[in-house]
Amino acid sequence: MPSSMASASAADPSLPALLLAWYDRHARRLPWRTPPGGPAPDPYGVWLSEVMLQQTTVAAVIPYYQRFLARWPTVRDLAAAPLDDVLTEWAGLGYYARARNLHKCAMAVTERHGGVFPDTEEALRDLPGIGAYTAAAVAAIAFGRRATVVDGNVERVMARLFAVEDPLPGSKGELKRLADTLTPDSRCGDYAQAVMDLGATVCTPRSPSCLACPWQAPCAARRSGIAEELPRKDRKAAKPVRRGVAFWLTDDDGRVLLRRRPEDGLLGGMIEVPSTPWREGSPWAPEEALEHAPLRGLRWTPLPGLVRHTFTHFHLELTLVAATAEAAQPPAAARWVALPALGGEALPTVMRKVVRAAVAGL
DNA sequence: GAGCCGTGGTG
DNA sequence: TCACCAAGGCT
Repeated sequence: MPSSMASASAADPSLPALLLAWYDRHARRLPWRTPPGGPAPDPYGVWLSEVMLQQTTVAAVIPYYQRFLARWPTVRDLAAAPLDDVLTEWAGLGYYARARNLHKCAMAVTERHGGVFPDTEEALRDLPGIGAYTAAAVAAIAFGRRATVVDGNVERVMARLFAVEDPLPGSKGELKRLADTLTPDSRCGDYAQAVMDLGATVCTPRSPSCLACPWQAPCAARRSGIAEELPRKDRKAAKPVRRGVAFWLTDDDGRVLLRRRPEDGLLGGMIEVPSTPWREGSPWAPEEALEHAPLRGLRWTPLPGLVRHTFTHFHLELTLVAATAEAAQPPAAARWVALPALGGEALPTVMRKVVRAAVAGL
């Protein structure tokens, strides 16, 4: 077979060069990046952005990244902050265990490493919230280490370039090995970002722009006409619906009752409007729901509307009931909060929807 | 290994 | 409307 027709070979040294040349022309300018070929960016900013970018889009991350960096310019500043402040600043970004681990990691870097991020994959991997992907990304981007970065983009690009037809997640190991064979020894940070940029902007999940791809010639899936079908994936289970009743309780001064969720699990450590448990199956009968009310002996009235929200593995439907308590002490683990102060609370998006629905319904 | 863990955009 | 998807990590 003529070399010009050869499909991707793991040993082909021209593949990284082709990609880097493309990246030199097409790299997106992002707040946590330095230009291609330039000095490496600050490890703190790289780490912060990579944690925020876990399963999260660039567009969603940018404003959060800017606010975090302005409020806590160094890892020491972040380590010294109260966890509550970090959770409040993170509210709306999702996957709140990331925020708790971010704070833990900042404290570990400050206390165990003197405020300086370790510069090897292995040492980074030992820090909270840093897994295989993030350790490789920080090592390559911030420290120029040769490290094979494998995220969803890289898996898709490798599956197509080498026409791997075995479905994910079973093919993860194979895709990682293929990615590793391509990883160059120089310009490690640029290369890592280049593969991910390629996946994000050219080798997209649907309607990939193969004509704009620096790897179009060697791409085995494109040649077979199956690029858009790869990577294959096993079907995911359908999401069940869970239902609950939220209690909008205000006092004489119009303040609303809020409480903190348990530290672990769904929305761990975040602030919420009290509610019944969220259960799958039958809707809550009124008298049944009131057994879970935060205060007894109140006259609850239904509010119009239904709050819908989708989590990773279930849909949620919340109805609202409202009551007023006269000069009541807040129940244990709960407190009264004035409505104008809600912006400063660690309210996840689903709870901001509850607030909006309650205010609109009263 | 597989389930859990948010949110917003997209087709 | 709805399933899929995004620079994953933890248990």
